[in-house]
Amino acid sequence: MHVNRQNVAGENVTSSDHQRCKLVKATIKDVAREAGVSISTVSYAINNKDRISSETRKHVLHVAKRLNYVANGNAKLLKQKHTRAIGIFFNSWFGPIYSEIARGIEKAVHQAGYDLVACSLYGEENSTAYKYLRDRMVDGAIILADSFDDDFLKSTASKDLPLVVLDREVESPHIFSVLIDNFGGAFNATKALVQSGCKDVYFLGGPKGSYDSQKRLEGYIAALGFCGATINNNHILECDFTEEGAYQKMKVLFNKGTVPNAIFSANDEMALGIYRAARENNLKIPENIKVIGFDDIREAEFAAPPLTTVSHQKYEMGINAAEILFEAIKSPAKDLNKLRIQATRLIERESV
Amino acid sequence: MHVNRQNVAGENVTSSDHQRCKLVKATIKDVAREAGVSISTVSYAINNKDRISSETRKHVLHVAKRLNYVANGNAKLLKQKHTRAIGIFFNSWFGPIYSEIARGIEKAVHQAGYDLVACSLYGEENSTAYKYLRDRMVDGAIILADSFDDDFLKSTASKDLPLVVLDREVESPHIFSVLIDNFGGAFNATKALVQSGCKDVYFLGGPKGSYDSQKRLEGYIAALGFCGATINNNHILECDFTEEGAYQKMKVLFNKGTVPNAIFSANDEMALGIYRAARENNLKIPENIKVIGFDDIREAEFAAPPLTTVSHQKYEMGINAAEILFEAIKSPAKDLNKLRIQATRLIERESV
DNA sequence: CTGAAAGCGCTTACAG
DNA sequence: CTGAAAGCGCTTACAG
Repeated sequence: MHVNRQNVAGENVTSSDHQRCKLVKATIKDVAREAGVSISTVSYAINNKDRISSETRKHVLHVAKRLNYVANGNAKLLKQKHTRAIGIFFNSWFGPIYSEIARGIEKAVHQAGYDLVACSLYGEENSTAYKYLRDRMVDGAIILADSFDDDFLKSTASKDLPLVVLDREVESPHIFSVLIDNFGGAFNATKALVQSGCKDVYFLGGPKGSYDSQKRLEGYIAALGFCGATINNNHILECDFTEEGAYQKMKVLFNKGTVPNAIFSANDEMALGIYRAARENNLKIPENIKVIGFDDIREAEFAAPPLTTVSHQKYEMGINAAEILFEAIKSPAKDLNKLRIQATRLIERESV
Repeated sequence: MHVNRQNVAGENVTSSDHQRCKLVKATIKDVAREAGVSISTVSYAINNKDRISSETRKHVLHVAKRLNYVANGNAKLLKQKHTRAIGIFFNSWFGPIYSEIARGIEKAVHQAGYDLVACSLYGEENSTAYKYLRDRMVDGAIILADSFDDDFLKSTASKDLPLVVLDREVESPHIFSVLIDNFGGAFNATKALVQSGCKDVYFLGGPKGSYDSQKRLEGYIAALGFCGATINNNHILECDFTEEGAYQKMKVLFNKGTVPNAIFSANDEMALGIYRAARENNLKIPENIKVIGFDDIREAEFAAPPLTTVSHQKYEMGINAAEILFEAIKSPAKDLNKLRIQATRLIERESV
């Protein structure tokens, strides 16, 4: 493709500036030529350096505006090394929890004058998220995806690219964690169930590898112990954090004739699956089964009956994650707190 | 910050390769020096050009791997002009509808070998989305945000940067639309309400400027006309597409003693607000009020009673949007269809 | 098959 | 206060 650079300079052209600029982008050179100054001067003017007279600046800015000039980001980055962008990487396009966290992150990132770009892990090794991390397209990243393995994270994190993970702890000098108080939340939920008069509280967990699920299980066990209830391994069910999975699991259980008095579900999604299975078997909540979830997603409030659940501050979690990231970016040498915990709160609704 | 480039070359250094590479990124120069070839050769090897012997390639690739070399994306882009990235720009961090659309887009974008980066409009003129569009950081974009005004879109769209909008039509050679069949969906919903025996069907709309809401209103009016029902302007309520807004609106209505027999709500969110207001006033759905929503969000299914609603194929909409974008990218000259419509389907549940 | 060199669009010491 | 020039890390005609 051959481009006639003359056009940009504004010579021998009859169409309007606006039209010309759609043909080909004006560069710093074009502005310099048109304004009759050097490219350094244009650069100084654009970037508001105080080395040039305000008259020159005004003139240059005026010409730049007329030519509809905007700096080429890539060229800038090539020199400046940092991108002033933060990545947020995830594997599901924002379930109910993530979007709240993202809002918090966005707020803090924008306030710091950085850009926030979100990429998913779809495609795994070939995903945009992987690429952005490998190619250092961001100055830091917040990760909500367990499909990044710890080793990859460890090998890419550096003082120029600190990382914050939101779903586990990873031992590395430039990786930080902000986590939910899974243990405490699960403890309180289970305790509430026992104290409501149920002795055989079930636990419906997430997939085996899940850090969150593991911690919630520990809280459950601790609460049973605390209350003097016996721990029965048959009451501990492994599932997959999805509504459908929980539905299937419960259906099987009900069909065997087993109806738990109470279930602590390791997330709300699965609690919804319990609801569905119960409805189909004409089991009433909370009369026949009491259930408590975890996360306090929107559906929890609108479910019938409204779901009692463990709530955590997702927005604040996002803010927190971004803040710790910027501290790490700004003072890489400083020995920062590697781990922050978000408190939880039991929201009592009508399912227990 | 002073960086010792010697380290990268691997001279006079005792620590492992792995460690070195964390200190400073290897460049094409480092690989060339280490491999004893020119940088052109390295470039050819990395990019799999068939101008060099396979032996040389193998050797270079081996060295590159050892130095943990990855090409600098910015430098690459500076030469190549195109980014092989598609932007997806929105103003809310993915409500229930958006995430499905995003999944579709992602699938198609990844399949085309492009990257997908998501940015929000938070911060308006200073937002990342604006910047990415202005600075041509993407080869094309899909837009779900009405906060971009048409003029801005028209002035940035070009044959090198086609745009797809998902929530309106805009008259411009390089802007495409994929839209929901709002009219048809609303028509069917309203008709169902009338045919269930209600003569005074209310319409709860979105904000005045909303394209979607306007079209749904037109479908509502057409259906009433079609069924021979009279159109009463008092039955047309303006709201804001949020649960809370609808809740407030209905509360006021109920307090005045007005209880519509049937309401067609221009989205499901607002239908949920109607549910809440009804619950508080001991009004039963569908016995006292029949309601139909639009969108078929997840909550619709789990609401009590499950909400009848107009469903549209969000995932397919995403696929569609991406496909039309790539057609425009690949053959900018071709006179493509500017507009595609997604069909809708009435999902009958228990709220009517 | 390989390499020297120009150039992408910027920034930033350095010199005047 | 301003400009000429080097350089960021690549790609790609061009020459050999």
